[in-house]
Amino acid sequence: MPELPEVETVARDLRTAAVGQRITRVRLSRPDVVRHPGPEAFAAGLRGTRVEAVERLGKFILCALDSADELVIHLGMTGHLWVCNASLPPRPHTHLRCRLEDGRELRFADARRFGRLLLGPRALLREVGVLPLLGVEPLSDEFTRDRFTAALRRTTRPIKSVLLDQRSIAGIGNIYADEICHHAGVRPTRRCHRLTRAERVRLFEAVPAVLHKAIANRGTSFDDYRDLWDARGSNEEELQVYGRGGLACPRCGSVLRRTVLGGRSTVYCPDCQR
DNA sequence: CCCCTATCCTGAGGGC
DNA sequence: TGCCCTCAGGATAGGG
Repeated sequence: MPELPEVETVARDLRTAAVGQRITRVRLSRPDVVRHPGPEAFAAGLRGTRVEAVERLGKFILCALDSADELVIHLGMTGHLWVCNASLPPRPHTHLRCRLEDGRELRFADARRFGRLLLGPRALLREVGVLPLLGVEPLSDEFTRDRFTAALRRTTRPIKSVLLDQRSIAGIGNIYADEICHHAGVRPTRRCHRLTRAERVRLFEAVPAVLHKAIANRGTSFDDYRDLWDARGSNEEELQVYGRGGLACPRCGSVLRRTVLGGRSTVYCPDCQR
């Protein structure tokens, strides 16, 4: 499940691989992964354009094109973007193939099809509602301690729900929400307005700490995440709680507990997360 | 406002 | 061996 660190890893490599390249040929074999505009307009609008920049916003990848449109990619749960020689046979569930000038191909595959593709000017995509307004980027200068702790004081929601809310903070998903709570020593079910000042500060510091480390490890390949070159990230080895219910807490040795919060599997340490 | 649930979708894994 | 069931969850929509 690609979250901010995985999407950032892919976006950085895509920047190197695709910026300056012209898309000479477009094959869209699964029209329903395109959410805007229609499939024909999407393919026609992509063909012949040059990639000028690649940016990540939350879990979205935005490729600025010389046509003034942006190609927007959301990987959903199982979406996979990769660049390979155009002659390689496509893997199953490959929905989009973009031929690049250098003989390589940018491909989008997604078994569950929770991912989606958009094309258009960013403002239009926002207007139409296919590109949602996102909260603060947790690795940017806008993510300040005052802003974060003030937001937490204002809500009664469980801390994990806030971390997962893309309108509050962009890019955090189920894996890193649990990891951030564990790093901060705060139980994910804790209601924000009841957190102490020290806990709010620990959470604020845990957010970039956990995300930066995961980026340094090129992401977590817990299920089927692979980078642009089809390689695994190594951050799975660093996970303290996610997917480890019933196992020992790496910090204190207690048995990690699994529960469900907001419909999401949630793992925490009953002893060192209060 | 906030929470819960269903929806989309496929593959993996368990039980029998 | 194979079939059926459940579960995984990012985002969104709808009901309470």
